[in-house]
Amino acid sequence: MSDERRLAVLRAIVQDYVRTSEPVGSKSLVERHHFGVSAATVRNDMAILEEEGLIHAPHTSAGRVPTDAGYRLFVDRLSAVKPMSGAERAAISRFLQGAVDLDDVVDRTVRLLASLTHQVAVVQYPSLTRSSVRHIELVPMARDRLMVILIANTGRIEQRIVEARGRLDDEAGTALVARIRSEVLAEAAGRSFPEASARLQSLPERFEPADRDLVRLVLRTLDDALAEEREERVVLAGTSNLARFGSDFPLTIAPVLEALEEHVVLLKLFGRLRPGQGTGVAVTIGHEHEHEGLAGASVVSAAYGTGSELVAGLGVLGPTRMDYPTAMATVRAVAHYVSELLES
Amino acid sequence: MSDERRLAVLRAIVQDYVRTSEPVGSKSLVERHHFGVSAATVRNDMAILEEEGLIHAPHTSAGRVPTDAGYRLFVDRLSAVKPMSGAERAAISRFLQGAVDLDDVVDRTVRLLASLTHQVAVVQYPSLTRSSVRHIELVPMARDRLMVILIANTGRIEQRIVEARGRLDDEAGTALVARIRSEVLAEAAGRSFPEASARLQSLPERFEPADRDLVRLVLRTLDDALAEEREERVVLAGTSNLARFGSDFPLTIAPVLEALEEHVVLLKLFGRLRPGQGTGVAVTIGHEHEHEGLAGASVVSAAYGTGSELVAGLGVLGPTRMDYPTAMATVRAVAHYVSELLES
DNA sequence: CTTGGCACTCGCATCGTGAGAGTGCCAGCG
DNA sequence: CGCTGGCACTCTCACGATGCGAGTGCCAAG
Repeated sequence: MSDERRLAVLRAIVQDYVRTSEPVGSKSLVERHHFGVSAATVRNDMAILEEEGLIHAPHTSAGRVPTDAGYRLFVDRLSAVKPMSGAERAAISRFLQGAVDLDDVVDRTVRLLASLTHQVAVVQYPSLTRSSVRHIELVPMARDRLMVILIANTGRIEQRIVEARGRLDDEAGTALVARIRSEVLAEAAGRSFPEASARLQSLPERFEPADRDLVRLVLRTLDDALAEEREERVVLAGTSNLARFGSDFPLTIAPVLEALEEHVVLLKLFGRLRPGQGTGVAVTIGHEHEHEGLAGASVVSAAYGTGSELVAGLGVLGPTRMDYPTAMATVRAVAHYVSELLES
Repeated sequence: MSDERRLAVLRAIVQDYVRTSEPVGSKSLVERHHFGVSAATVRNDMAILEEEGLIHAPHTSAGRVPTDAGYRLFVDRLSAVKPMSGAERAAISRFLQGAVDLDDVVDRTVRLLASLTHQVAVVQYPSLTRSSVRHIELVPMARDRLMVILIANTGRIEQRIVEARGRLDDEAGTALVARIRSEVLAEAAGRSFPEASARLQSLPERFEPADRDLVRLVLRTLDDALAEEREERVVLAGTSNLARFGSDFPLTIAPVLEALEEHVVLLKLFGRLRPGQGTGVAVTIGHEHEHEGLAGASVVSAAYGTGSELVAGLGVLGPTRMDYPTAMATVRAVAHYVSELLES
């Protein structure tokens, strides 16, 4: 009834399978690890693990492979997040420091994750709803066009063009634009986007009826940008790692690539992230994914962002047969350093 | 000595091979196409085509497959660009019309290309050097920080943050920023980026020596943004189509995915595009690519942009065994409609 | 509960075979 | 001089049989 040893066996199976990518049998298991027992005993344990649905034999005469449930147990209870060396941490930090703007930060982050983990890396652009307004600018473009630029505290920029009814390039138009700009800024600057949007609801009333249309148009763009959150941008890197695994993936890689192209699928993954839950790193394994194409894949993800607010997600995707401890450590460290960088 | 018939045979080989993806032999060739001659004659022609390096037999007893040179000849002289139906053209135009901003235009374009051709689609963001300055905005952010925003006539936005020596939030600082803004705008607005950069060289001299540092910093960001052109952004879609082809690709798809990740490689492809050269569509085939990973791939590309200036490239990438006439027609049509859209 | 032993089961790699597709060449014909 | 039909030859691929080895499950003994 040695529960403890059975779990140790499971851990060993996961580790060996991750290393070799071949089903692991009782014999090689006792050779590599020093349980105090013989192969036959381990076989008995393996039979029980199989009954519990934690491992599975591809065929009668092959070794065992962890099931999704087995990986789950491993991740939750059997693995310690591998600490990273100081050199690694320093390298991460240094590489990210070189970034010049937000695009560059995201770009460097995603490449870094991909090259450190040798998996597919995914980074979500900082979300607008969860960040705050740093600045709003109105730029007249033609006699009846106005460009509205939103700048978030994360450095993210969103722009829209609105068409006005009346002229904007005469004196009255210029003055109107200037007034809208200053009043909008007074209400919105420094506040979160949803909050700013709420406070601006009553703004049109402060203007002359004839001018309210334009004010509403400007506000509308702000709400539009917010509503388009569902089209949140996501950046990928390391997709060639999928192919590198070759037939490592249970099925072909086509469905995985398809899933990666549907950014909505990825955003859902990040949507559930909650700060500080345990290690702050979330793992979804195989069939736990809603999307069928990801049935053979696992995702290790974490939230990152400015200060105490977590504004977006990042992570890596690989086969369920993945080095979870290392991936989790890397994702956590990268999320940490990106967050640190964004503070400044 | 019937040169003409030999070329017709080559054309038929390319067409059949594209359809079936299997080496084509003399027998099936005369069955499907009505040459006026027998299989034996075609065999003689094929022997000559092979001597000329246009086709190649995988093994002795297999059919023939076009070589890169064979495809090249086919593309240059044997294929007419397939006209698109009015319905198709209308669908393309309608789909693109729905875009709300530049990001959306690029996004829609790349998805459209991928779904129409069932290949990997690549779209380059409009280039700064070849577009012109619509607006430049300076936004004070903290007591000594200034955000510089460049807006191109294509709608593209670039932003940088500069750190000033002196204070910007007092009266003198605000006035200085306002003056820099208006003088820069006066010189740069409406001009091409390189031209604007040149004209602004002498701007610092017009300011007090103490203020020149800040002016130079602002100008520097403009040059920096220009210099970073090498990091030009590129967007992909349809990578799962690579896998869909399965083993269609001569080698595995890993090197292709790697090449796609190195955006520099893709930008080089677009760098050579010249407007109005023939159909305006360029094709690179197999080993013509500099990058080895693309040895089994072909790229069909075209330039697009505002008005008479061509500011960026787009295209599709697939196996050398690709339906060139259709791909060329689609790329040309999409480039046309995107350009039209960007005008407005 | 553990252990060593033993019979059993399969998957996989290897090998050999046969069929089929395609070619190259040749001699004859217009 | 080019085209045609015929024929022998080559080579790949698919199919099936075989043997090996890894690994298991079970059992009886410690």
